[in-house]
Amino acid sequence: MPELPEVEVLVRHLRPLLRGKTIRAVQVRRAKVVSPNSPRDLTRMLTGAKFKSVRRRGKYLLFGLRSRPLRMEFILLGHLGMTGRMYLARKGGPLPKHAAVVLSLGRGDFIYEDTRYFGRLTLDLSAVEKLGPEPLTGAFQAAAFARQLKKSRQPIKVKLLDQSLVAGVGNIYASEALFRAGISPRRPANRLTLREAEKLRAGIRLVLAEAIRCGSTIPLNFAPGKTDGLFYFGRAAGGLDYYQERLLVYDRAGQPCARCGSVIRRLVQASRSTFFCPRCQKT
DNA sequence: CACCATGTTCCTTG
DNA sequence: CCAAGGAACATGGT
Repeated sequence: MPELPEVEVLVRHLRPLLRGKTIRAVQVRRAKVVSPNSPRDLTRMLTGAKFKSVRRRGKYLLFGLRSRPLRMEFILLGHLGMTGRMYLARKGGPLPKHAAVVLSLGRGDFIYEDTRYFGRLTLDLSAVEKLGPEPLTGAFQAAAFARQLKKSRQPIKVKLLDQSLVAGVGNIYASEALFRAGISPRRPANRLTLREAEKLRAGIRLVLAEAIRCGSTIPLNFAPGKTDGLFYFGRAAGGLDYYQERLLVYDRAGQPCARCGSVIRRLVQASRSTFFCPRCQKT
């Protein structure tokens, strides 16, 4: 479920549920997701700790905790990878097949499940230090953005996935932002004009903010086998159309462009799908 | 069997 | 040293 908007919606959902809760027990069922920590070290650190805050940086979740005996503040870092979910469930309920970590809280269990185990729940914060500016704050400035783009000949779509350029844009919203800005995904990053960099910055902020607004109105349902409403991907069964209809180009190859009616095309860049309108987006 | 999938990191090559 | 490209990670859906 994870690009910046989905993580933001999740953070807002979890914040009031976790604040003040104490971790009674820790169960690491898949060691890989806590690396480079060991399950033992993580368990020792978390057991007895209390949640003080839940925040987001890029696609990462930052759980602020205070350890029991020593009152030491520290941060637990979460990332959902491609298929991760985090939620509270009834205590002792049936665990999902791919439960990676379970934190027992007084009243319920905090569950991190991840089908592909690409995500993380760890004390290692090094990944966050490499992130670029938060796109929805004043830290994301057009001048610096344009300057960074000048240094790369990569196609702009590929460059947008670089988390050190700007944090939180993923494969779906990269295509969406370029469509809003009217710029071809193939354009070399260093060939954007300052004006275009400004339009792209605005496009990024627009698609991310819209998605958060949209996602915030959806009641989340983490029951086993259910969609949580944050899963925008998948023309699969069920009514996730709410998200899908906000996506103007992603996964719409062969369909008419909402703005001009041309056929939306798909191409592969850096072995990932890109979707765009050949008429609205200038090469 | 084939290909596709919301992400990041590591390795190789130039 | 850097930029860029590709494979790897792991599982499931169509």
